[in-house]
Amino acid sequence: MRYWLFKSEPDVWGWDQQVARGAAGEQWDGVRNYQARNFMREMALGDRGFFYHSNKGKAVVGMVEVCATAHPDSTTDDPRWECVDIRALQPAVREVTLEEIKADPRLKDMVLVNNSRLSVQPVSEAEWQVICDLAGLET
DNA sequence: GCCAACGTTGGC
DNA sequence: GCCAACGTTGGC
Repeated sequence: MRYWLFKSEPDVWGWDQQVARGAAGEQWDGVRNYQARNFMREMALGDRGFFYHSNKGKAVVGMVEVCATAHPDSTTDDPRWECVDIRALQPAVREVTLEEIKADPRLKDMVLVNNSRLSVQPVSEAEWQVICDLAGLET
């Protein structure tokens, strides 16, 4: 299994909305960046990810699971863009802020820290464990 | 609200 | 194929 991080502005699509979609999940649409799309193409059913609030909050707020592999993004006719579906699994008991992540030497290589603009990004297993611990998420 | 960083576009 | 111009993202 691989681990990922999905970034969204809470004003546009927030954790509460994701939770409201329940087990059916929701397509992670609107990505118009090749790197992010390519990561989504690599995702497998059951891969786990963090749900991160950018701009407001700037924190990991929950855990999600990939529940559909890459398919065309229904919000555009442009065939270049694809997306996966994700569903909420658990809310963070404690939100893990960007500030904390930046301050933790174990997380210094995270894409979130080094390429903050990438909206879909891989997370290493070690990083996954550290953040799950900090957030009170069960792995 | 500002601005730096980055990705994309399009003229040449 | 290069690169300047432009638009967008996201932290501060």
